[in-house]
Amino acid sequence: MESGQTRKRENSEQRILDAAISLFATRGYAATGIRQIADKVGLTTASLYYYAHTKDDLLLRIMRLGLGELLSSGQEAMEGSSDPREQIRGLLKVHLTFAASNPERARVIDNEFQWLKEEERESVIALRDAYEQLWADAIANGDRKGLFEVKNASLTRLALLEMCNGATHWFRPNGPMSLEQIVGAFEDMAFALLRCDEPLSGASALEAAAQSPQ
Amino acid sequence: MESGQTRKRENSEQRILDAAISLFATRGYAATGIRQIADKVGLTTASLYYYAHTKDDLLLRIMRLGLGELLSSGQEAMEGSSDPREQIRGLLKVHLTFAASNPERARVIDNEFQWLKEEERESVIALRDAYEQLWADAIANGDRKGLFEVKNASLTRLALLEMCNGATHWFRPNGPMSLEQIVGAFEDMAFALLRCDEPLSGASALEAAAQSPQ
DNA sequence: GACTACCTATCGAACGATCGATAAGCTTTG
DNA sequence: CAAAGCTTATCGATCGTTCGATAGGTAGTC
Repeated sequence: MESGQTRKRENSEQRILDAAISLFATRGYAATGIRQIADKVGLTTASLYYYAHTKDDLLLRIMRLGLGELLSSGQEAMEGSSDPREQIRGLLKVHLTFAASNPERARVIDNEFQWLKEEERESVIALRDAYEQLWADAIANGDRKGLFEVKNASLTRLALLEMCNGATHWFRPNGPMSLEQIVGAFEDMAFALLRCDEPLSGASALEAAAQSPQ
Repeated sequence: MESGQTRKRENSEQRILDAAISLFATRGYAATGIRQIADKVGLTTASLYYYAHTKDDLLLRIMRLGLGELLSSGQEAMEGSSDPREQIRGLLKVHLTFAASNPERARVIDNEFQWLKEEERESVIALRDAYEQLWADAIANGDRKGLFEVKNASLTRLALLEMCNGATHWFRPNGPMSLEQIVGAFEDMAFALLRCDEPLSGASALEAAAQSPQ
């Protein structure tokens, strides 16, 4: 039963990645020791190296896997409709779902890529740029069609993304706002920022009860 | 000549703070060694300890000084007018000027306060909260007077601040956008986010030529 | 002016602790 | 038995911090 053998390895690898994500998110990559990661999964550092190549490689895999997910989800959302308003709504949902379902991972991906080696970092940044390009495309589409009114497209894209990433700082799975409420509230803010008066026919942001985050 | 003696000390202290800011901003507090700080100012680590108490204290002073400046500038801006639109414009100018005049310092203040000891951190967070309260007040004022239309005040405040802080990531003093252009562009986005149709009588955001950041 | 006393600024050297990583060998599992 | 999984013990490097020492200047006393 080959899958029985590999399952244990894969399981350990995943547990190590999860521990690394949690520690990298709360203490930062540089300040996280491999002994802490090993402790968290109940191994010695030597055993940890049986699964992981280097500390650096752990970070690289976290980044690549996460950004890969985000990018392909984003591409799906873009292909789901040619209406820029739907595209923005799709991207918002993808991004916020990603950020809210695992805020720690999102924070690592957002903040720690300076520690990758030059070569690795370039490939990771290429993934991030590809993802941001989706947003740029959606904004440009809406602007061209007259649905949005954007004075500075680059700045608006950055503002939108930064706004969404803010959620990783305060969102807690058991907080007062559900994911749906958050997505609704962000749709409202995003379309305001894009000066879009008719967000969309039916599914417009239902009044997400004004509620404090956290 | 007493001032001649103290001037040298103050000068060295400032040079050490500047070096620490630069290194903390680019490598993070945890990953910055005091030997690097000492090298940057041309001292040995032993000499550095003649001026600085601990590495931790360096960070604390950077935070307290910076947030103190930001808070008092913000309070001035709030007292400058009772019109919420002017208040928002004032806060935007203060915040962006602060972020743009020394992006490294702004980044340290924003990202590194997790390394302060419990007691220190609380006092620093109190400063930050007092500053954020200014924004909350301005937004609430505008909403009450019917000048803004805000569905979720807390979320809007966070989005605005996160948006502005984004500038610390890409702003370069010699980049293509001047500070005035950036302030103008952000005023435009902020009032869009606040759904404010009449930003203000005369001084409305003059068309900040659509221009990519960085 | 000479002598004593003190202060400022700096240094080389070293402290114990911890860092990421490895080698060699034991134990469990199929 | 062989492979997979894991441990003990250790490596050299670096961490923040402290030590004792000293050169040079300032101030006060005779």
